[in-house]
Amino acid sequence: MPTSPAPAPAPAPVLTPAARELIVSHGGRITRIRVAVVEALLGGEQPLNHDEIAATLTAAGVAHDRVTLYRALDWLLEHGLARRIAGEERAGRFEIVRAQGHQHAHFHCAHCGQVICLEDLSPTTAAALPAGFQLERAELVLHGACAACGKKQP
Amino acid sequence: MPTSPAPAPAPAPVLTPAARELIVSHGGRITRIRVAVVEALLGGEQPLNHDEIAATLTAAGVAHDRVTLYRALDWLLEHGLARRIAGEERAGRFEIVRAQGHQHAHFHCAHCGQVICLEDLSPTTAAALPAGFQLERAELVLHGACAACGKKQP
DNA sequence: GAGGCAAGTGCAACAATGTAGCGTTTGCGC
DNA sequence: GCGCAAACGCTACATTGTTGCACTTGCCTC
Repeated sequence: MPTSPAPAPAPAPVLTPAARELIVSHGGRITRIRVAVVEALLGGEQPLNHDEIAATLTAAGVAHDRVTLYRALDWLLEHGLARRIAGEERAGRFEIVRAQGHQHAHFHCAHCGQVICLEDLSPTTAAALPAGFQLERAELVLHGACAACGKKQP
Repeated sequence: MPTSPAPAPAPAPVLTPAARELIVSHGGRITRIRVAVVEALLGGEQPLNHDEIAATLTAAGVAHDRVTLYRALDWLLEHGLARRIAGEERAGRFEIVRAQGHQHAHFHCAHCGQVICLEDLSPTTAAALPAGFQLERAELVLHGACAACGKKQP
């Protein structure tokens, strides 16, 4: 991540109680870590990897353990609050499920490593599955250069 | 590795020189490991992960080092001979590129862990990319239950 | 508000997967 | 056969994720 010289870039780390509500509505306890993780994911426009989430928590002054973070994310996945995106990179990325059942594709920029949600593009898969196969979920990841990187390296 | 009392040289692990030709045609040296890896990938119907490739080599009596295997696979990727499939699992899977430019989807069975090529299903992506984005490659992975597992656990 | 208890957290250790450095071996052009 | 770069094998290390266990805390009940 490039250092941002601006002194006050992120003053409001999502003020709504959305995070708490999400957790409670899924029968979970309200804890520091859980709330902070959900807020980080809600606040980040794009899917975040484990490291980025950890950095966000640290920036927000929320002390945390690596393992606890994994367990918080596990809980979110288990309760359908978050989704994991596999992609090319070694570490998985996580995003908040904003609408149950809605699926969208992701774009992975090979140059800057950014992963971007393509809300308009939904994996079309309907046909072509061999007989007997049951589809639960489809994941479509596009690879290439994002607009910014495409300009720099044509 | 189990000692093989049988004097006969195993049940023929791909006899064609296809592997050698593939390697030579890409300007590579013919080496034990490289040939064995390509043959393993050619012989395996489905994409194999690192562990499975290693097991295949061992079964074929080809001694090898973990690192060397990684490097052989790197070489194949670098020269477009093989493709890496990310998927859900921790370890990546590899498959031989049978036709340059041809792309197909993969099905990952959540129960048995198998990954199956869906030759008929090609990731349709054309439209919907934001302006300025350059697409290099699309990866479509479906998740669910394969025919065998679907029957066992309906 | 105090007490109790299961869920959540933190720490240490470990497993799996992948990389880097470096000395030795080997394929292949001459 | 000879020389040399490419490939190999070994050790060590980095990253990502998991397990076990003791301690802490959120939340329910009284």
